[in-house]
Amino acid sequence: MSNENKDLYNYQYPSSMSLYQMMNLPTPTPSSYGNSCFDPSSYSFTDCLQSSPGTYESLLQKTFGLSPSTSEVFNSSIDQESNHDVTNDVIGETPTRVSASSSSSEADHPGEDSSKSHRKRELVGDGREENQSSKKVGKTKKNEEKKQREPRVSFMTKSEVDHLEDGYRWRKYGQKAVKNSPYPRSYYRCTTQRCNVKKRVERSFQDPTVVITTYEGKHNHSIPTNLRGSSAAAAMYSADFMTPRSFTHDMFRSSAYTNGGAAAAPLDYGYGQSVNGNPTSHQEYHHGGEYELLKEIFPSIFFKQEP
DNA sequence: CGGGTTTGACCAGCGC
DNA sequence: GCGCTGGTCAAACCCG
Repeated sequence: MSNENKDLYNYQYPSSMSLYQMMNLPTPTPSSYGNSCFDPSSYSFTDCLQSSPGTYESLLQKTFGLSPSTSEVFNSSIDQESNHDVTNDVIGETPTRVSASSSSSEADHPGEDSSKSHRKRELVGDGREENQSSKKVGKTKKNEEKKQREPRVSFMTKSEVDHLEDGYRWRKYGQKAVKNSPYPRSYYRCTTQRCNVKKRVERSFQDPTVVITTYEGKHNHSIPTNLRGSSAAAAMYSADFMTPRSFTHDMFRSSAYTNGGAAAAPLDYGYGQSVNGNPTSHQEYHHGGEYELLKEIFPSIFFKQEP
């Protein structure tokens, strides 16, 4: 398990560096968010789910004309550089940490599931695995890849459903109990051939109504048009509140690093629910790289699908 | 029957 | 070296 994940799930945060420093953002004061929503000392948001005036929710409403409802996306972040720990975003006492390392190997070999395919290659010649222990070969190869992680985007969504429909087809390949959490984590892979995007879905034990979704990798294809969720996906992307205007570069620039409104919105809209955000920094954060990354991970956001 | 899910086992990495 | 934990595999099972 990586340090990154430990940071995420053990709720331990670096003391030498503030969240805002890591994010290259101005350090806010608690009062800037109202209702003591954010505690800079512990990087925790306490009452953000019941968002209050002056919170990110109101910002969303003001900026994007979004209104809150039952399901609320309230955080997302991107792991900018996963070779070392990046950010720990804590919301509602539920941290979200995201890693987004650009994977050179993935860039060089798009559509190849680095972890899985390499593991497969270690199987015996006839294509079948010799035995379970034989699968552990190739440690060197794994080490080589280790530093080159897929870009990751994670966000938290307030939803009753664990697996949110995002327009893509996913196949569940595993489920694990998570330490310190009564809720299991599910592992999904994009079922599209040669697409190696994975995502993890887990429920926050601090707030069971919150689903933490982490995407890893970039889709090398468009949203399937012949899946059951496609209509919903198409609808959600073409919904009134999801007009291109409301999902612009500016939106990502202003939110990609500091909250999850943008990245998480599509999932939320998929359930006909609106967006709510946590108050983080309202400062615009420009980072072309993340925008491009988000664009690749969520192409449908940027290329609105017509029904 | 094909595709998805469940589930137990294995593996890798990390900290002590 | 050992134990812990996250991540993955794959057989068995389920379902339309």
